[in-house]
Order: sequence, then structure tokens, then C-alpha cells
Amino acid sequence: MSSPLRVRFAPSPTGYLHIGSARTALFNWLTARHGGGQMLLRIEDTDADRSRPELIDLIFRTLGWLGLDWDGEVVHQSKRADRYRDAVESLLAAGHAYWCECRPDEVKARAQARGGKPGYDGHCRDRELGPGPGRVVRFRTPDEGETVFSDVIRGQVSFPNADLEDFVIVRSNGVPMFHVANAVDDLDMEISHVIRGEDLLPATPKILLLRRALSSESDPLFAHLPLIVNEKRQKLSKRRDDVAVEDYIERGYLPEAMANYLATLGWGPPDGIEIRPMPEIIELFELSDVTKSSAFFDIKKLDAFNGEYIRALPVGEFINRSTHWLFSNPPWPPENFSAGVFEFMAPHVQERVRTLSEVPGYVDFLFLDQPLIDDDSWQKVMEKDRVLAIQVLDVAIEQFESLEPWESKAISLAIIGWADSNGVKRQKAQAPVRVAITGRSVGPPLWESIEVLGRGRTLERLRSAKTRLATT
RNA sequence: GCCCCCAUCGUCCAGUGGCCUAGGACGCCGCCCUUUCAAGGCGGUAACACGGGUUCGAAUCCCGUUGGGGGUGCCA
Repeated sequence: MSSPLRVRFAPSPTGYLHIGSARTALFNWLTARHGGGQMLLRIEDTDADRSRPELIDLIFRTLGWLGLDWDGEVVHQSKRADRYRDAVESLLAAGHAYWCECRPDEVKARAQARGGKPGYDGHCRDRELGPGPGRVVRFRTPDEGETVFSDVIRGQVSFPNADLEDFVIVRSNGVPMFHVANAVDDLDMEISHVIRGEDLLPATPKILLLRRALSSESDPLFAHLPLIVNEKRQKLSKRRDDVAVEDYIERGYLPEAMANYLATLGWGPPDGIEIRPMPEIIELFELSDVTKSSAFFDIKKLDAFNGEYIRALPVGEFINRSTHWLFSNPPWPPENFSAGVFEFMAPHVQERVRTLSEVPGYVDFLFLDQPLIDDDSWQKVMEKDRVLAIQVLDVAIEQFESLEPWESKAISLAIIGWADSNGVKRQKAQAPVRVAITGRSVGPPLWESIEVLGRGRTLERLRSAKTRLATT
């Protein structure tokens, strides 16, 4: 009989939710949902100095944004100090742990004197010290043998016990440390699968030794996920890399795209179809299929995923989701914004953006009093062939003044018809108009843009471009 | 230093002894479509780190080398 499937995600609230943590949460969640098990949440906040309680709620919200949910009450380690103290007492009583009065600098100095080998030398091991100010509790690690465990992803892993120093389990301020809290909680929460980042692999023998000393009959199954790395193949770090999931939300990534992309880091569906709905991923996901080697967090590929997800949205939904970027710090005077105009252009914009934060850049010319003229575009299109540019602008002005009906089809015919009958490439003919109207040489479809801009503003921009061309 | 993990296209995944003259996706390049840019279509570029074994046969198994990474806290 195997124990019920129970996994947990155990973040430490020392910062925003990290991309790597999000992936760990996702894989835990996928394992639980795939196997009909439970996904628990635990906040590892034993270090009061580094923990920031105000971030806990943000972590919850970010997990929610990603579409991850959890079962049962959230466990906060900061509220379980008594439980850890009891566990430490029993460890002490059984001789698995002992009090130590060595100060960090003393430990370090002795290590140096020994000749480089870092770590604690067991100085207080057999001194039978009792509690006292400044004293810590250390765990007595075996001197011989090895600690072996099986990892769903890596197979059997073993660590020589002799390399394990007698590590601290209770700080001098009386607060228990990560290893004990972690071991005790996984035991109490009856976690069956410990799924976490590979950076915790070396901590596993310590936790296992602790569990066994706490008289647990069975070890959980471990699964150490490959690290997510940067372009230099180093573990994503808060300092040098863009790792806060919150930042990606602000940059306009869709949660579905982010979750889907994260799922492909260290795992791939058997049929090779990477972009697919989460229910399918849940069905296909298998923890034992997870890759062993680290994965580069490739923004370009994330962008591709995101672009696909954006295009797959119903237009109305695209409009809804764009709202935030349209209203917070838009490049135009807010009162100029017109929902109707945006809705008209939305399908064209949707097809072109890869992130929602790019949306304003595609419609800004519609809501700005004057288009922002891009120098390179002006040079390339207007200055390089002034004769043609002026000619096209004149034609456009003349045609547009009396064009009926004012709609994209007729507008396109006015310019294209002229180009075709005058031996001018359509591409060449539209360019000056585009720059005059939008300020750039690239952008959404021109004829539709002109239609929605309106005759008056269009003529105004054409004339002003002509003037600018004539006076420079 | 010591311990541990890892090693297929630039990147992410396939591949679990013969189906591999190694497949898909992103990127990149080219062509088509086209009012620009996208999107879409078509095509292309590009990898089994190296050296030994084992085997009739190895990307796949074993050993070593090299390379990369993680850990080595009174952080988690």
C-alpha cells in the first residue's frame, strides 16, 4: 500500500515570487492534479530577519494569477515554533543533538587552522553542555557510512556521511532552522513527494537523517527539479536576472502563456505539442519524465508562446486584457482615448503584439494630437526620396479631400490606384502616407488607421508632413 | 579545496541498443503572400563534448577525461 499523494510548495517570503519558485510550484501542482493528490502550501518563515510577511499575500496572488490552487490551510512555520522545539527536545534527549557554544568566528578560525576544510569540527560534541546564552543546538551526524535516497528524477543519490558536518538546528536566539522545520513539517503534513529545486539536493541527506532520528519509518520520495538558468547557465538570481513573476505580469504576459511555457522547462509532452491547454498538460504530465539538466529561461520563446496565446484570444477578451496598459501611464493625454477607436483597431493590434505592454505603441498615433515622428523612419521614407514623398502626399491630400465613402477600401483604392497607374510600387506609395499619419514606417494596417483617424485629422497630418518636408 | 548533480541543434524538448543519413518547437536565414509590420504557407541552417570499453550493432549501457552547474551559513 502506498501513502496518498501529497505534495507541497514551500516558499520563503523573502522576496517576490521567483520564476524558479513558480516553476517548482507548477510542477508540484501538476503532480498533485495529475495523480489526484493534494497540493499543500507552507510558508517557510523561520528567519524573522529576512522574512517579509507583507509579501505572503502577494505570493498567494501570484500563484493564483498563474492558475495554481492549493488544498487545505496554509501552514506558517513561524506559528509552529513549539512543535519544532518539542522535536529538538526529543533529539537532544536521544543523543541525536547537542548544545554547542562555539561562535561562528571560532568555528571558522579552527577550520582554517586545520587547513582549509570548512565546516564544524565537532568541538562540543561530547562536552555534554546544557542550554545557555549564545548556545546553539547541533545535530550529530554519523561519522561513517552514507545516506542514500531515491530521487524520481535522478535515480539513486548518495552522500558520504563523513562529509556532513554537525549542522546547527537551533539558532542561539532559540529559533529552529530550516532543516528541522522542514523535516518536521513534511512529516506532520504527511508529504509523500518532496518536489523542489536541485539546489536543495545537498540538503537532502541532512533532512533525511533528521527525519530518521525523529523516528520516521519511511522516507518520502524526492524529486529534484533541474534549475532554471540564465544565458550564462547560472541559477537565476534576484540580483542579476529578471526573475520576479510580478514583473512579467506588468510586462503583459498572459498567465496561461507563462504557465504553459514554464511547463516546458524540464518537461515535454510525449507528442511534442508544446502549446496546449493546462488540462491537457495535467493529463500528460509525469514527474518521472522530467529532465535532469538545467534549462535556460528563454524570453524569446516565452514571447512566442505569449504571442500565440494573445492571438488565440477572442477579440473582446483581448480588449479586456489590454485595458490595464491602455490606462496606466499611456503615452497620450488620457482624455483623448476612445474605446470605439481602439476596438476598431484591436483585431489588427492583437495579431501583431507579443506582449500586452506593446499595445499602446500600436495605437498611440490615434490618441496623440500629433504623431510622434520617428527620425529614422522620416529619413528613410521622406528624405531619401523627397520628390516621390511630396508627390504622394499631394495625391493623398487631393484624393482624400473629396473621397466618398470615407472607408478603408476607398482609401486604399485612392492611393493604390494612383500608384498602379503611375508605375509606382504600392509599397513605395504607402510609405510617405504612413509616416505622415503614424510617424513610423511600421505599424498597423494603414487604410484602417486612416479610416478611424477621420478625414479632418488625416488631412491635417498630411499637410503638416508636407510642410515639414518643404522646410527642412 | 571537498561533496553532489548534469552533458543531443544557439535555446527548450523527442530519442531509453537496431526504426537516427537524429525528430519537433523557439530563434535565425531565404522564398511566397502582402500597403508597412505582423500573421500564415513553403524551404533552409544547425547537435549526439572527448577518449576508451561492452555489443553483431550505441546518442542510447559501463569507465575515464573535459566542461558546466549546485552545495559547502546561527539563509532557505
